[in-house]
Amino acid sequence: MFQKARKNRIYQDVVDQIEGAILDGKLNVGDSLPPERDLMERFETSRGTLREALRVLEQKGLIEIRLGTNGGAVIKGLTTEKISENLALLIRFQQVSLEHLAEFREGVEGSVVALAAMRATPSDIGHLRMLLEEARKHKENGISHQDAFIRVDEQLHQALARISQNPMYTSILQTLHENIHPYFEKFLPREPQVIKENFSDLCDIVQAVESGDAQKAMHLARHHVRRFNQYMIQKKKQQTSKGLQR
Amino acid sequence: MFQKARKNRIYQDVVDQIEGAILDGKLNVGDSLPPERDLMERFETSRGTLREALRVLEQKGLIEIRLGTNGGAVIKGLTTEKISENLALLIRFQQVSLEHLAEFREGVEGSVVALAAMRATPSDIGHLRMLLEEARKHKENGISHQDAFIRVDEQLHQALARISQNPMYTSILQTLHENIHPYFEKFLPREPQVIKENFSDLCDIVQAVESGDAQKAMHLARHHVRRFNQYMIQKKKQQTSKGLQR
DNA sequence: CGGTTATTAATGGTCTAACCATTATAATGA
DNA sequence: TCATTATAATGGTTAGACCATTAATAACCG
Repeated sequence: MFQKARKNRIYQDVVDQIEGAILDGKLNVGDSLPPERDLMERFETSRGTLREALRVLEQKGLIEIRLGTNGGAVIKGLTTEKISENLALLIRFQQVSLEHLAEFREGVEGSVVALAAMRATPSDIGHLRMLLEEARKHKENGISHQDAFIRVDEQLHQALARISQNPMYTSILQTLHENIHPYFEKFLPREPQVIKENFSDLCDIVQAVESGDAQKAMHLARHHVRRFNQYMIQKKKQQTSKGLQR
Repeated sequence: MFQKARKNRIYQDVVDQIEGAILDGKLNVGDSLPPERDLMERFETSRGTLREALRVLEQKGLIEIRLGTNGGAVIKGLTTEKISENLALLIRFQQVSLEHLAEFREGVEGSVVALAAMRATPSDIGHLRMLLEEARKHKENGISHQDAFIRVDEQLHQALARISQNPMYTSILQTLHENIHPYFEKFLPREPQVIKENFSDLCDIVQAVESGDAQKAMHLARHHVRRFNQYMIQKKKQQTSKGLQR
């Protein structure tokens, strides 16, 4: 494996070769790359150049580097981590707004729930009902448990994504949640009414999923997400107009 | 600006400082960073370490590096480019199947077109009609222009995404197209009937967008994408059963 | 013998100092 | 004036050394 590096920018060639080996399954998650001093020789390059390549691979989320004896680069399973990081940067750079995220989420959750309605097994429904029960407890414990309630809410949405059986939806939804979450804490009104409505929505959605009514489930999910978002967008505007932004 | 670098991994500190300066607006898009040999001194580090930091920033999409006199690191406006790249990597890594991509696309295109129907300006509609006209020409030139037709088809879908005014949709859709495209070439039946149906679908969708009927547009788009996908999945199965896979 | 501590060696992190490759600008000359 | 060539600025690469962290091993001692 690994041939002499050519190309204008050598480190790019090294990146491409290692990335290719990972994507082709020649290197598997958990495998260690040889030590830098070995890789130098295989790629016929210098250590500095090789290390630039490793930095790029690390930043792509493909490897993780450990120190000390038995350390070195280890192949990492790709996750949504880096996508989330990039999205977070875009948000900070104000290229993507809460409104954009919210609108996108509305569509995604709608599609997810429609698929879930078509594919949920009795065991899936059981899991959803269990999460609902947990949410109900937090709801009844009042406003102090709003955070806990929201965590369960997110779990429920992600459970629905898993039920959709489509890895694109699970990945995208996870990224979305990770990036919308900070807004929850900033902009979600801390009122019992919000939790109650939310809980009621979730019950309806699970009910529709159980009955296999994809159209209805999608409709409910979209409206649920939209209402939730509108609360946040409204509060955001209030705070901004009061000069409390940032 | 820029202080001595500390921390366990110095290059990480350099990355953080420069990233922070960009996000805080101390460095603006188009600004040049000082040459590597200057940065070395400011951060009190070596060139190798500094260059590792620059590689990371480049991979994050924050800077772009140019060669030669007046070259160097230039602050880049963040775009959805890196999200697309990382998503593409994730798709390849997780070996997301045509079926999964197709199903996901169905949902996304549906949502996109619904938004487009709500937001299209007369000028947008004009652009869409122009693309339709181009597609019509390729259709009438017969099966030999299928590739050209498909290119216009993709342009039309991406134009719709732009009309949706949501960068999440434009970037996700672009990534989807890039990753589904190879399947078009392998699995799309080369029959005039397919082009005709496709063209007819596009006309209907643009019509619905023009009339502002989001529900209808979404419905049409989903069915359009689904039919298209089913052609491919069907052909894929045929080829696989004949042992022509890969 | 067993457990604790010190030693060693493997490996990534950093530094220095040089040279190569590319490119914009300036100098040159027909 | 315009094309050509030289120059210098700047990133790309190399080589070799030393430092820092860590796991494995050896040494020690009760």
